Amino acid sequence: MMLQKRLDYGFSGCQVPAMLYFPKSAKRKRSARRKVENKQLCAIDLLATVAGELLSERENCAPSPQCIDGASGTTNTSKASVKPDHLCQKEPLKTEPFDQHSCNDTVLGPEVATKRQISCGSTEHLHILRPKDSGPASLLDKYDILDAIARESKTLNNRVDISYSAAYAVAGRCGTETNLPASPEVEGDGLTGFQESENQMPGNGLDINAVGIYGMEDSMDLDTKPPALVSSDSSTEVPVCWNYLPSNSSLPKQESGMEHVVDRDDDDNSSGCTHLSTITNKACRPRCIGNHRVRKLSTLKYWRAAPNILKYSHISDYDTEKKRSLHGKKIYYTRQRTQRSYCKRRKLFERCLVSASNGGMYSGDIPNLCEMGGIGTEAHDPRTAVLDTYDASPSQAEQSSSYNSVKLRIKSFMVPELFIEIPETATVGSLKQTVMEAVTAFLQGGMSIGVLLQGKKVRDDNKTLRQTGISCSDKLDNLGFTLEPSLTQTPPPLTSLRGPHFLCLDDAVEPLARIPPGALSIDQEATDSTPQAVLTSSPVSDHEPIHSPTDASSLDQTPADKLALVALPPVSIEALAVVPLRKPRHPEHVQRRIRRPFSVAEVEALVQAVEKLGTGRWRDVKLRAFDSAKHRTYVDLKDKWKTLVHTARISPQQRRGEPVPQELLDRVLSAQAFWSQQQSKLHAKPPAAEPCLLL
DNA sequence: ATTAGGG
DNA sequence: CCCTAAT
Repeated sequence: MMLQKRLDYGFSGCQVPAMLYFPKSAKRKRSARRKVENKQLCAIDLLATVAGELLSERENCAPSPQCIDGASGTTNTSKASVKPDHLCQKEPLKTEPFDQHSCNDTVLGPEVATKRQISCGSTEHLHILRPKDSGPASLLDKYDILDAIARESKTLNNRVDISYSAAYAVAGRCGTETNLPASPEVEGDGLTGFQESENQMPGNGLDINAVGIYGMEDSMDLDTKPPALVSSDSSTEVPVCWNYLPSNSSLPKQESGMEHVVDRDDDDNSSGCTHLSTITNKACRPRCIGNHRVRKLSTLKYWRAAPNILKYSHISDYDTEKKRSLHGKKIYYTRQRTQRSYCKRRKLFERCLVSASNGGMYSGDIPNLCEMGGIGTEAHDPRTAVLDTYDASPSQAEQSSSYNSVKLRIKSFMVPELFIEIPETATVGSLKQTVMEAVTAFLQGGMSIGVLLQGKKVRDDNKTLRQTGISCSDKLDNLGFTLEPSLTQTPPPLTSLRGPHFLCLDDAVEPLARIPPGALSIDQEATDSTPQAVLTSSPVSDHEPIHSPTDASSLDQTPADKLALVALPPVSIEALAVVPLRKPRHPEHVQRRIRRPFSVAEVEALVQAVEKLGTGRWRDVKLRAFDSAKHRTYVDLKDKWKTLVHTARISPQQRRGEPVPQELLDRVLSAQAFWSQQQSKLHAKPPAAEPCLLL
């Protein structure tokens, strides 16, 4: 068997799409659609619109989501021309992200996307694409992302309103395109073309085009009520919708979800920009999910069982909130939820070692930044543009009456550099997926927003825009935003009840902080109080600490003959030191190992090894294919094989989890058949030579 | 320590 | 993944 070498691909600065659009202009609609059509929707799009008011706690502000049932079909989101029939089909949304037969090299296939909307300052809808494959566990994390956005946006918007919901959408095939260096065979499933490039750290060679940038040319329509305005009490209706995007997986990319989002927003909705009208497309297959609160959907169960529409408004709460904020002291409602542990819900990515340095990509290339992530300014109607300061410093309060609003258009965010590691024998499909997971991991790790003004990072969140100069239109050309790993949370005490297996981003803070600043970013300024640490998608086992660029470089010294497809970074003593190993509070019941679903690449490795070695030599299989994957014991491999065989025998509909390519399952079956037959023969007469399944 | 199989 | 019995 050919030795598998690892390839490290670093890519950086891929853009997370920020889609800005304004709902009511037909002209813009066409424009937006055109733009959308020219892009490939990658996966989940997290639709965020940051509003001027903080709706704060969803649980508090959003009244019970009204179920749009096929029967009742009620909605108080007045403007939505909801067709309950369309919205509430009984048929559950297809959750199989994989088209079993057509997506070998398409990582995610037709995507079920999650969409969220925050309403933003001036009807700007910020879309952030996220892979659906981030899975159920990441749903809450998306909230966290929004939280982070909201948190960081408050300086811009004073108050941030997160009234959002999630919806599923099929975004067509995964739009992740990988442009690998000198690789004419990229289309194939082999990485043959990549093998030669192992010496050249691809660096920027891996271009993630999974995202697109959409921008509208002008601002919102006059009849759109800017939700950001605190002065207008009547404009506070902020319906939250669970919208459906077409789930028809056969839709061509260009037809995928985003278009419908834009499209539908064009349908007039007097509720204003914050309203997402519901699609009436036939492909829409929403279903009532009941009266669950949004967060409830975070459970796997709901995610899978009820990927459907939820539409409701929370006017009253919003009003209440607003009034409170209007009277007397300005109250900034901050939410505590970001303090909670992400751990249990965070999906663990293991195959892909991802690290994201801070969003330093901007520092070197301001012009480019402006091009991609720059912002435009637009005059704003002063009547409606009253900046409400949550930070009631006297000077700000005094100025509030004369504030002009600053209108920003964010075309995209810069994404921190990501590092992925993948064996050269991995398929292009798995590479794509790895990249997807890397991005997903980064996104769901929670992030914060960095503000760059003329290349310099603006770190004082309490400064006003005016004070920082962001209100000066001449400086706005050099205003940019970056996405940064949100690792600012205080790491839990080491004595935390959480076992080491729950290592998560929170826990990761400390080890990450040890990473030399140089390894993190070009932007030295970034190494401030906020640890611009790397992020890993793989909160790996006790013995596999956070991966970092530093680790990545050291991987180069790792013998290439390590066969593991699941290449894990060498153990860092330092990191281990800060990751509490089992601290058995209760030695009685040992902490159950964290579940680590096998990735496709791992399955591939397993299948390959079993094909070669047979089904009774799990220790050899382990040594052969998972030697460096410390968390995979031979028992695990044996168990996995068992489940693989089972999986291969059941119908695709009954399968769960990350879809295993049918090809692999077929190999599982044949290998299983071969070796079981071999085993029975062995009983009859001992074989002269060791049999080997032909590959 | 490994393997095999039930839970 | 866990647990156990049997090698």
